Amino acid sequence: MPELPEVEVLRRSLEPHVVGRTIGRVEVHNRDLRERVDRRRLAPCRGRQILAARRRAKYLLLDLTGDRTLIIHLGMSGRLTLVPAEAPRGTHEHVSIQLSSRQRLQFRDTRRFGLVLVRPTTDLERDPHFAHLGVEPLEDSFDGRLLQSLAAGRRSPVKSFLMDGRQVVGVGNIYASEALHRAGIHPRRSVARISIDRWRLLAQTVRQTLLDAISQGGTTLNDFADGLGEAGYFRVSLTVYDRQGQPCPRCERKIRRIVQSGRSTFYCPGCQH
DNA sequence: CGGTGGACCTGCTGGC
DNA sequence: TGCCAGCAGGTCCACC
Repeated sequence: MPELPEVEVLRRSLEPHVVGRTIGRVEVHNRDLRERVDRRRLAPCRGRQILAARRRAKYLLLDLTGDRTLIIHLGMSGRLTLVPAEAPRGTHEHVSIQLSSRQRLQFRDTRRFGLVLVRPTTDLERDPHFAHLGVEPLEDSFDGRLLQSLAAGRRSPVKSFLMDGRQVVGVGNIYASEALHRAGIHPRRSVARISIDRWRLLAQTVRQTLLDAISQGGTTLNDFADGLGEAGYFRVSLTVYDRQGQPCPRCERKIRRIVQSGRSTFYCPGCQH
């Protein structure tokens, strides 16, 4: 579910409620996430204060005192929600983090593709989860020239390139299709055959699509919600994703669904080339 | 080296 | 109603 916009919306919604709070008891009800949850690293988070709520790629980072960062990744179906401390355990609530505000952060994840980790803050960039991450689309350095240089010597379809976290982070299956539609670029086009003008346009549309989604609270297809349980409403702004057979708002041709690398891609055959 | 396909999980939907 | 196939927002790894 959550791509960059959803994680950023989550981060912004939690920030005013968690920064400055102190972590209390941490309970792990089910360790079997994408990686085994390490109780020995989580338990000592108790008593540490939350200094900042940051985001890197699709990871939410809670920096704690004592050079520790609590790292949360939502995978496909993860949710992180602030609830009253005494609220009953939610379904698939695998990790519960009590806060000094008499609230608790509940990590729920039906499919268990998510992650909950603790690492030294000073070491994050060297951790294998972060060491090979690509460029952040919302950073100033993200532009057409940079995309072109990252793609140099490659021939992969542009959609796969956008979704390759070693090149560009945060763009997942929804926003890759949406940004390519806005840019008028066919998802199967090889990155070797994209002009600098089109790279510039693509950098712009990727960034703007993500910003638009953030400003509308993200995309809720089934279960995404921010840290306070609010759904996002960018779904109504999706122009191609999950809309096969419906007319393209720009040229009226029917939206198509194809499969690339095992994932659905949606595009308009009339205005994407 | 680079790209694709399968694996990891649970739950929902649609067709028969 | 029941059953089964197919699909789902992410990431990693084996294999060609």
